[in-house]
Formats: sequence, C-alpha cells, structure tokens
Amino acid sequence: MQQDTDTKVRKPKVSEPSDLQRELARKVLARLRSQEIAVGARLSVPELASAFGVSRSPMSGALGLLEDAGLLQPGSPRGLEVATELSDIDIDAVLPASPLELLYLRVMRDRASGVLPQEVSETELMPRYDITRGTVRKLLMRFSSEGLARRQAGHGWRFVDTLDAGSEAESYEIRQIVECAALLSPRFRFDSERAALIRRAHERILDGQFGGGGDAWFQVNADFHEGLASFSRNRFAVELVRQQNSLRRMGEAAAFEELPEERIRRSCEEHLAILDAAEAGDRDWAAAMLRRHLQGAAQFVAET
Amino acid sequence: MQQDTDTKVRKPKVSEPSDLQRELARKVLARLRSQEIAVGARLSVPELASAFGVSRSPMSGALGLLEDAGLLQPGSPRGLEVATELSDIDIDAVLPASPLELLYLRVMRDRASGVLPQEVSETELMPRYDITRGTVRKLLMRFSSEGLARRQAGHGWRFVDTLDAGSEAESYEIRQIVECAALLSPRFRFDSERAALIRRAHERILDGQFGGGGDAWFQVNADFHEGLASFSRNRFAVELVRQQNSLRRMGEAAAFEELPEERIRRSCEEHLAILDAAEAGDRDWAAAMLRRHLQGAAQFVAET
DNA sequence: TAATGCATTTTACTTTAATGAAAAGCATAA
DNA sequence: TTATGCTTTTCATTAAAGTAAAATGCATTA
Repeated sequence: MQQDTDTKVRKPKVSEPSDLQRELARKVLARLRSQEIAVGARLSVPELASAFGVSRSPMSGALGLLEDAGLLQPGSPRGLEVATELSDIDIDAVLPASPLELLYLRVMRDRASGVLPQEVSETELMPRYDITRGTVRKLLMRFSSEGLARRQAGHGWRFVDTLDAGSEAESYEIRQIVECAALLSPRFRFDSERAALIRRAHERILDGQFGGGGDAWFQVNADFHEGLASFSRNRFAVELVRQQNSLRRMGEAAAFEELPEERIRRSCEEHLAILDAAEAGDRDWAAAMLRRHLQGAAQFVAET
Repeated sequence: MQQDTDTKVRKPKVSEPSDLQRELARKVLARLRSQEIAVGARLSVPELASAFGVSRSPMSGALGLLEDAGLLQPGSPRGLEVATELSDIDIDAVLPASPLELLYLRVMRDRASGVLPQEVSETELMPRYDITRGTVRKLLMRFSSEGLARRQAGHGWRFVDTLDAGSEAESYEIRQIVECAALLSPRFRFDSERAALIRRAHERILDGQFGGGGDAWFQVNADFHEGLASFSRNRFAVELVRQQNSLRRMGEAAAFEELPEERIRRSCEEHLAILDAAEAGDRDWAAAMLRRHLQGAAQFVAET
C-alpha cells in the first residue's frame, strides 16, 4: 500500500505530552520571542537541549508541540524552522500551561487568599485538589525549592508567611541592601546584550502592550531586578533576588486588583533610568535611584 | 504474679527509636547544656515539644532515650528530671547521631572530596549507600532545603559547586554585604541573653576545650554569625547567613586538615570584640571590625 | 489548672511490580 | 565533523496494601 505523500502529516499525538515537554515548549517560545528570532530561522535541538539542561528527547517533544501548534514547520532537508511571526501571539492561548503548572498557580492563590491554611498535610491536599500523593510531593517540593514552604520536623508542611506586614518591610530592606551593593560591587560588569533585552521588554510595556495583564509586568519587573543583580556576577546575590521575586509573586497572587497603569509607567521609567546610569558607568547615581525606587515601591505597598 | 518493685526498670526498647527522636534527644541535650541547666531540674514535655515544633509523642520518646542514657531520671511524683551534670559529657559518645544524620555527613564528605560526582541519580545512590529510594529522597530533599543540591529538569540531582575559587569569593562578598548591613540596620536590636550564650560558647573554645575537633568551632562560629544577623530582626538576612553556613560546612568537609589553633583563637577574640562593640551601641565600629574579620577569613582561605 | 500517661486517630513511609518518560547510543545524511 | 531520527537503556513515577510513627484526645493526678 503506497503512502499518499500529499496528506503526509505529523502523526497525531497518541498520548498527552509530559509536563516537562509542555513547559519546555513554552520556555522555548518565550526565548524565541525575546530574542526576536525571524521567520525561517532554523532551530538546533542539541543547542536548545543544553541551554535548558535536558537531553534531546524532551526537547524534541517540545518542538513537536510547537510544530503541532503551527509555529514551526519542517525545514529544508530535515529539522525544524520558525513558521510564523512569533512576536504577536498569545502564549497561553497557543500553548496552555501544563496541568502541574496550573495546579501550582491555583495552590499559590489559595494559600495567598487564605483559603489554604499555613500548615498543611499531604493527605489533606490529595482530596482537596484531587491529586495523588506523588503530585502533592512534587508540588510541595517546588514550593520548597522556591523558599515558599518547608517541611516540618514531624508531619506536614508549612508555608512561609508572605503577607504579614513585617516580612514585607524586611523584604524591601534586604532587597535594598543586596541590590544596591550588587550595583556597587567591584565585580560589577554591565552586560549590554542582556540590558538590551530588558530595555525592549520595558518598551513593550510602555507602548501600551499590556497584554497578559499584571503578570506580564510582573515578569518584566522581576527580570529587571534579577538582571541587574546578575551584572554583579555574584550568584548568591542573584539567588536572593530570585527568591524575593517568587515571594513577591506569591504576595501578588493575593492582591486581586492590579497596579494602576500610571504606577507601572513610572516604574518602567525608573528602571530605564537606572539601566542608563549603570551603563554610563555612573553606578553611584544608579544605586541612589535604585534605593529610591525600592523605597517608593515599599511605600506604595504600605499605603495600600 | 507480683511485680518486683526493686528491679522496676524502663522496659528495654523493643525497636530502634526513630531518626526524629534521636535527633530531638541530641538537640534537647545540647539545649540543656547551653542553658546550663542544673541537676534536679524538671523537664516539661509540652514546653520542649513546642520549642522544637513537634508533638508530645516524639519528644517523650526523645526524653526516654536520654533516660536510657542515664542523663535523666524519673521525677518525684511523675515526669523526668536531670540526673547528672551535663556540662562535661560527650554528646556523640552518649547519644550517637541517627543513621540518617551519619549518612548525610558521609554523603557530604563524599561529595566534597569528589568521590561523588556533581550530578547523581537516585538509582545510582541506592546501591552505593545500600539504602532504599525513600531514604535517598529524604536525603536529597535535605540537601535541597539547605541549598546544597537541586533537582534537575529531567532526571537526577545536581550538587552546587562549593569548592571552586569563584564561589568562595562571591560567598565572602555577600556575607560582608548582608552581615554588615544587618548590623547597621535601623531595625537592629541587641539581644543580651542570646549574646551571653554566644559569648559563653566562645569562652569554652578559648579555655582550650577544643573537644569535638574542628566541628565544635565550626558550630560556634556559625552561631555567632547567625546570631548577629538575627539581631537585625530581618528573617531574610538570617536565612542567607544560615545558607552560607551550610555551604561553608560542605566546603570544610573536604578540607581534612583542621584550622590552626592560633587562627581559631584570633577569630574568637574578634567575635567577642564585635559583640562588645555592638552591645555598647558602637555599631559602626562593630561593622568595621566585622568587615575586616570577614576579609581576613577570605584571605586565609585564598592563601591555603 | 496544667502536665502526665495511655489510647486513638492521622499521617506518611515502605515495598513491589508495572508503566512512562528521559538519557544515551548509533547509524545515516548533510 | 555535526545534527538528525530512531533505538535501546536507564531512570523515576505510579498504585495499592500494609506498617511505623507522629499528632491528638482524654481521663487522671498533682
């Protein structure tokens, strides 16, 4: 029986793709967008695999998902290439987050809003979210690795207290200390390439592309602070900023009302000014602005 | 059949005590010693249980172990009281660490010395240490919660790179930043009671009671830095110092030769001077000495 | 009133076999 | 050489029943 070459298509997925593959697909897409990869560009599986620290197997699967979504197409001899303009697509619509990721966000919201108590047991979560113990473990281990929960001595897990006023103040204090010191570190070296990406993201926000709601701004904001810290080339500083970001994410999951647009705009401008000063070598001034920027944010939160 | 009241003794343990109970017993003992509890003092199970964040069950078991070891004895009507002078006993000899704890130390040493690769799989560790998968998980989760290892995206776990010269420099930099800032924080409040305990521990070291080898000094040193950070009442600062301490512990697991006694003595004196200055309210001077102290330690390491 | 000792309930770990997914190997094509 | 596509191997998850240990409740006693 001869195969009809015209209707030769990718075999439909026989089973659900794994969580890892889904998440990889989303990350690859985000990466391609932020790097503004053009239509027709070829993708290298080994390169992407090593960039994300996985083997070729799940990365191939992830690219397969992108192909299924019509974003990639088979390349000239073999391989895959970008099929469409990626800059103006909605990631969530094209590639919904993995079930595990959605669950993670749901639990975070439940905790932030107080629906979930601060101390929980695994067996308590199983029926509540209709998941197996294994999934509960995976979930809690993720919270734990992000510093949002920890295993208790005997039984159960305990979420950190994110929302109380005290920890908010402490959070801003430590960020001010570490981020400003990072900026002034003798090891500091400005990375123009990375800064350019950060600037572009900010300009997209300023251009009114507030798509994705508050979450888009949250990500841009987090990337700015993490990026700036990374210029200090001190992995512990970066680690701390990253952890503070995930803490803030949990805090924001509770606040349902979004930030006023005016406030976002001002933050954007402050970020850009800090970047400019840092790039120009005027790091004292950049640090002063950063300090003020963080104080302003702390005040805004306190007033709300 | 009547029971012989003279030979009425605790029933011998029918089964091994749990790891938790063993560790609790050791912690309780350490606490009693550091608080210099006198012979004959009564112990409250509920109080100790809540102090360590567990229920009464494992704490009762832990005290039972201390009773078996002859350190506690049944009290007048009921309950338990301190039976012997605790200040001059060797904890490890009386109450050996739990199998899990020993395993943890062994793995840490193996990793630090390079016997264990940086990336490991669970199935690789099972036969190597002759343990079940569950134990492997528990172990790796502990490393993970201390920031010494993390789960990889696909398969396996990855230990952080402790030893390379770069991270050592970064570690000292972040400690200098955070610890000095903590000392100068407006939220700073000196806790004389805690400081007294820290001072006593230092004096014990200076008095030549170098028992326990380098590990005793390591603990005293770690407690000093963590305690000082805690005076800032910024939980994130404390958390960072704590993580740096566990990182250093892993680093030291590799260095087989101990620190020269002269160097320990000098560190002790510097610590005490910093404490004195902080208590006297001269925090600028304390911070200056702390900065110098950390620089000295960094230099010493670099020269070795 | 509060801590103790014991009993009960909850919680989580253990074990095993089977399944699913990621890593690694290899021949082939550019 | 290097990347691809496929195959093989390794690794980790799943599920369910049974067990161990921690949390909780309660009567008792100081």
